[in-house]
Amino acid sequence: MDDKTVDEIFTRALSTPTLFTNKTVLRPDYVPSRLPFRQAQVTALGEALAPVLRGFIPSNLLLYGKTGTGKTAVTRRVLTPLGQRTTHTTVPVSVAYSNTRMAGTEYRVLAELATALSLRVPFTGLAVTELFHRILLRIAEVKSHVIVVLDEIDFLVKNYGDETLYDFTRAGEKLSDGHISLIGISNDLKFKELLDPRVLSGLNEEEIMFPPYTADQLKTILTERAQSAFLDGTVTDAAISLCAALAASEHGDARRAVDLLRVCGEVAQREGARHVDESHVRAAMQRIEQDRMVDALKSLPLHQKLVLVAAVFSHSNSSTGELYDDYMALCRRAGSEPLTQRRVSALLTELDLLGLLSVRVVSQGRYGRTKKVNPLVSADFVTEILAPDPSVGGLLVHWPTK
DNA sequence: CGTCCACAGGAATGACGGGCGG
DNA sequence: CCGCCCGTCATTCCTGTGGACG
Repeated sequence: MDDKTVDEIFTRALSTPTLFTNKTVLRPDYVPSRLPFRQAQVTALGEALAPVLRGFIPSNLLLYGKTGTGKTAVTRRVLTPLGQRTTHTTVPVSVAYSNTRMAGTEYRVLAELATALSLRVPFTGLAVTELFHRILLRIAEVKSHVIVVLDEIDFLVKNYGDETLYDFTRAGEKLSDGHISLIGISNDLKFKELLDPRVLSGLNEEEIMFPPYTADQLKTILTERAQSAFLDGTVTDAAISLCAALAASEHGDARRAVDLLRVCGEVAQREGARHVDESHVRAAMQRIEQDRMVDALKSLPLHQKLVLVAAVFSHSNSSTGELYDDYMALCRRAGSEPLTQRRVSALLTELDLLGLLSVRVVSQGRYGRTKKVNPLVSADFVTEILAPDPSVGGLLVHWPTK
């Protein structure tokens, strides 16, 4: 690519009319300087952690609320300035954050925490307990007060139990130098029931609730964001109201609301529209949903794709047994060894969780108990997305539509 | 009212590729 | 290089079960 082409690209980018003035404020990780309707939580968290600046030990905390209710934003908002002040404190304070669901496994959670403490650890290869031990050694070595933030902590407990959590709450006693404070962030309100009482009492010294945003509150939030993100007056009030209403109907999730606002702006811009209105919001809803499906579909392992293909081409309400037969036929054509029915049953459940299939368990009395499966995506859609896939694309060319 | 279908879904176990420390 | 541990995906074996049929 020569300089002229690059120049043209930039010129075009500059000359294309834009609706946006500052798109970064619509990014999911953007934390605004003011968090509307969360002042109480900011204050509570700030006051709970303030003692650490004077060398005292703050309580462990649990933050509760559904997704998109501002838990992570409030935590960032409070911890970032805290981290900046700690150079003047008597005891060094550091913050180690991990989103346990993003991390995926217990090991990777600990690895992230270690990295946050400038401790280099291998990607894999160590025992979890060994990794934990190294983190404690590190903390003792730097004599630091570490605030460990475990985001989506319910994920960790559901999949790996509360042992690590227990170790964390106990760690303070083992350490002669340094200390650990825990901040647990949970999306699940029933999370406490999963915990061993000993762990709960250690972790839940103080708790902060995050109620869902109402439609009105979301509207205020979106209006504020729209003012800094878009050119004045480009987003209609009706569009913002609709974004707010749609997000409010799905648990008052601000992240989704802002996401929706960003995408509908993009839709409008691509259309060359001068204003963002309700039609763009509806189009954005569909686009977000479709993108999610495409991503989910593409990243499926081979056999899960085959199971999905069997399901979307089969008649409605097909049972596990029927689908298993279809699936085995597909495997034969693909020249691939079929998995067991047990495994296929589990794959069906996973596809349900991904929103690609609807699976419900029904009992037909004398005729047994099975899953009834209905596709949530069309056969054409699946064909289109998977056609370029070398492993299954060929199977879709002349698949008989029954 | 018991039987029995056609599976559900938990638990244990293992194969595999990757990566460590010694 | 070995022995160990990891996560992931799978198998095998198993017990459990809602409700139509007889």
